[in-house]
Amino acid sequence: MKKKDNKKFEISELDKKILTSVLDLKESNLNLISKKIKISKSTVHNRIKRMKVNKLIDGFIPIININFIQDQITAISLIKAKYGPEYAEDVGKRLAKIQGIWAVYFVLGSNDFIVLIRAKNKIELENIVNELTKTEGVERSETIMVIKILKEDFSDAYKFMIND
Amino acid sequence: MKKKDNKKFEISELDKKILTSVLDLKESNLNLISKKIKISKSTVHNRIKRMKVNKLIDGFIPIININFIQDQITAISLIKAKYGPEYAEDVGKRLAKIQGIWAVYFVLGSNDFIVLIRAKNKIELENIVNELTKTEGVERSETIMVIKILKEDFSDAYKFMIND
DNA sequence: TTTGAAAAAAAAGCTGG
DNA sequence: CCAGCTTTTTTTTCAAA
Repeated sequence: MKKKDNKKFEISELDKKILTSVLDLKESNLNLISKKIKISKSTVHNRIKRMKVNKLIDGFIPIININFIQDQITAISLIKAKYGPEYAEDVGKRLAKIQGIWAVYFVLGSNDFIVLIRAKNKIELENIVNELTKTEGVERSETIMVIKILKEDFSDAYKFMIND
Repeated sequence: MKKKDNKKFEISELDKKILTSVLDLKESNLNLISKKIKISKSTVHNRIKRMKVNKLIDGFIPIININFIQDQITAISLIKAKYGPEYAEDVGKRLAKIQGIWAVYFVLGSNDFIVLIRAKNKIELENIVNELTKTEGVERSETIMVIKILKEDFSDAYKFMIND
C-alpha cells in the first residue's frame, strides 16, 4: 500500500458515511456496511482501500473493556513550558516520546500542554511523572489522578468530528 | 455472542500477548498474530473469540488520521461539581451523555471531572460547553482549547496498561 | 487447551456497464 | 458508482493429541 504523494487526498461524503458506519458497527464487515448505507460492496471495498492507501485509515484497534484490566492507573498532567510558544512544540514532541503518555495536547491558557497518562501501577506512574518533570523545557507540571473512568469512548472521539 | 455470567472472566497472559500483538499490528489478522507470537492460528482464533464473547473486546475501530479532518475542534474541560463527592458520580453520568464529550474522568484535586471534547466546529463546541455549564450539579467549569494535537494514540492508551 | 488440516466465508481483484 | 464473476486470503470448524 503505497501513498500517493502528488495528489492530495480529500475525504468525501461517502467516505464519511462509510467511516461512521464502521464506527457504529465496531467492525469493518463489507456486507454489513454495504447493507447499512445501501452502497454496493465493491464501492465500499474500493473506498476503504483508498482510505487505507492514503493513510486516512491507519489500521484497526480492538476496543478493550478497561474493567477487566485490574489496577490500571490513569492520570492527567497540566504542563507549563519554560520558553515561549515558539519552543513549545519541541517540548511537546519530547513529551510525546515518554512511554505511558498516550496523548499530548498543545493548549491555550495558563498551561501549554495537557497530557494523558496510562500506567500499570503506581510505581510506573511515578516513573512517568519523574521523566515528565525532568523533560527539557518543562517549567512546572501538575498531575491529577483519575479515580474513575466514567466514559472513554474512542469511537465517539472520531464520530463527533465526522458526522453532520 | 452471549456473555457468560456464572463464571467471572479473567484475562490470561496469552490473552495479553495476543492483545498486544493486535495493538502492534493494528489489525487482527490471524496469520500475522499467529506468526508473531508463535501460537497456532486456531488458538489465536479461539482466544480472540473468547475475549469477544466475554466482552473484553467490544469490537474494532479504525484509526483515523485526524489531519484529514479539516476544522475539527478539540477541547478539554475541568469541572467542579456542586455537591460532595457522593453526588459526583451522578454528575459524571450526566456529562457522559452530552454529545461531543467522548471521555469523562472523575479526578482528585480541586476539580471533580476532566472531560474531553471533540466537535466539528466552533458553533458545536459552543453548544457543548453551554450544555455542560447547564448540567445539573456543575458548579463551575473551565474549558481549554486545544491548538494542536501532538499525539493521540488510542492503541498506546491500551498498550501501557497491558504490557509488562 | 492447543493443534493442523479441511471447509466455509469473506475480501480482493477484474471487467463491463 | 455498480453488479457479477473469479481468485485469493482469512476465518471458522473439528477431530485428535
